[in-house]
Amino acid sequence: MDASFNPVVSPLIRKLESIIALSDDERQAILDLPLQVMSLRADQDIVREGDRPSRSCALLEGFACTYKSTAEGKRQITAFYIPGDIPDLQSLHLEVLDTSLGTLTPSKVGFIQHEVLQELCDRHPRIARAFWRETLIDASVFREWTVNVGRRDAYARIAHILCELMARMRAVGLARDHTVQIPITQHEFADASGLSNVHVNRVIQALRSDGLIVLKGETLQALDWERLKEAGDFDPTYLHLSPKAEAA
Amino acid sequence: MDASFNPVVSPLIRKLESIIALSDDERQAILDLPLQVMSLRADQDIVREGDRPSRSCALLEGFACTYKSTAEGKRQITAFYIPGDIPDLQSLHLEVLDTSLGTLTPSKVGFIQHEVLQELCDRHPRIARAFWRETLIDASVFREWTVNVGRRDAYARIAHILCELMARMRAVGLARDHTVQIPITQHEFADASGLSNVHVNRVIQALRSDGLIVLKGETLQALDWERLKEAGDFDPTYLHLSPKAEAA
DNA sequence: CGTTTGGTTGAAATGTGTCAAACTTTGTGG
DNA sequence: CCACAAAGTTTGACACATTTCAACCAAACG
Repeated sequence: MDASFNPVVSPLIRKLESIIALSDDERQAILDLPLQVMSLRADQDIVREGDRPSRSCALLEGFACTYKSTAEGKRQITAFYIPGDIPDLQSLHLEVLDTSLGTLTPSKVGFIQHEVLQELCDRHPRIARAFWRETLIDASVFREWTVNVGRRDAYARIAHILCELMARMRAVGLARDHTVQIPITQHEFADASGLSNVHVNRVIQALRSDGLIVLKGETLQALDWERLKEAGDFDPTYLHLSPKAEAA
Repeated sequence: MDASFNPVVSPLIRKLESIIALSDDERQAILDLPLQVMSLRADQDIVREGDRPSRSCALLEGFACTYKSTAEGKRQITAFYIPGDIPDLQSLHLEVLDTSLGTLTPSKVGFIQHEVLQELCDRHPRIARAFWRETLIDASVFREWTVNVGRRDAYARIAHILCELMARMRAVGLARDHTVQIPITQHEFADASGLSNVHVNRVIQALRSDGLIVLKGETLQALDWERLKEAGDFDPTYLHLSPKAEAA
């Protein structure tokens, strides 16, 4: 039941258990995965657009994001990743990476060879389904982000992003009450929301003076979760959290 | 070899064969799928956000799109679908739909029960992988759309969308040269690009007067494919087309 | 303690939205 | 086959949300 004897993969176990109940057998298969663990500094690329990786990685500690850059040199972050996530599982079935993946903070990632993952999937169909499901949830999040960036004004966009981070952190037990540590700069919020960093700053001040949030340093607190959700037009359905994770 | 004896599923076969080479066995399994075919008018919902469908569908004829609406009533289209696509394969592993799926034109869709699909996947691991891969490509397209809507100006946004449609239609043999039939209104392009219909109209006129496209009625012609790609900052990598499909 | 990084402010510029009306094409029933 | 309705496209004037630029401030860091 307790994965603490292998602290390295425990975020991954915790994440998978929030998706499906693992049998002892399955849990052991995860624990036995040959993982190449690597520590990375902040703002380092893990893999880059155009790469043809032979392995995927699990984010064990720290924060990361996928992003793409336009010809004009503007950057769009397309997703944030938190401990337990497998940000580039897609490369298991897509030869060429269409996006870059980089750290936001000092991080620890565990690399797993594709053959190993493939064999795990062949041997444990339920784990395969859980992985597939994971990638489907990623896709759902991308859809929501398109809506966010395409059809919400700046105020709602930022509120929505904050809501998503809060909900996901809570779902994996990385928050107490409605307070979380989010080491994301305003510049990065800008790249995630399709706004300028200056405007993000003004919006955050508005959210503060409206009494919705406290955001100082890395600490984000939702002072009024219900109103914040409303401001961000946030409905957590698209995160496909398990009922217990959602209630957390 | 020839799927023409069952014309109904042939777009699906063609699409799958553009992903993996099907064995006779596998092709037959697809042909044998119990498909409930249904004809739909334009602008009809196939499934809606919040539904818990027990089946997925293949788009056999016509055009469709996934979309979500904000609390303010604004609509964002998150993807276009063309014949052969399986727009809601996600519902196989996600209980609640987080997006709506509707037709753009009169269409014919084939519904397949989830249990049947699941059994197909269990029996034919390569088909399962092809399906998974399909959903990963969908995810890749959503990422690109987020970039498009978040970080490109109106001119590039529209050019990019036109490029994607052109490339995908060519990949499944629905174009000759650089001319395709695209029954999508400017209002729909607006909802796909996060712009107003008025502005879409002005941008399309600019693309026309710059000699990049002819767009009249449902006919889109790329007069200068290379310049159109450049205008749209379009790199087809994210579509993960097979080499032969890409050359088509 | 200086340097870097991230946050804040103000003024001016601009891309895109809104509104309202006219025009054009497509579809349909008489 | 015409007449009309409906749907889609085009136009102009104006409003405004957001960007850009440039400077300054605050906090973190070696």
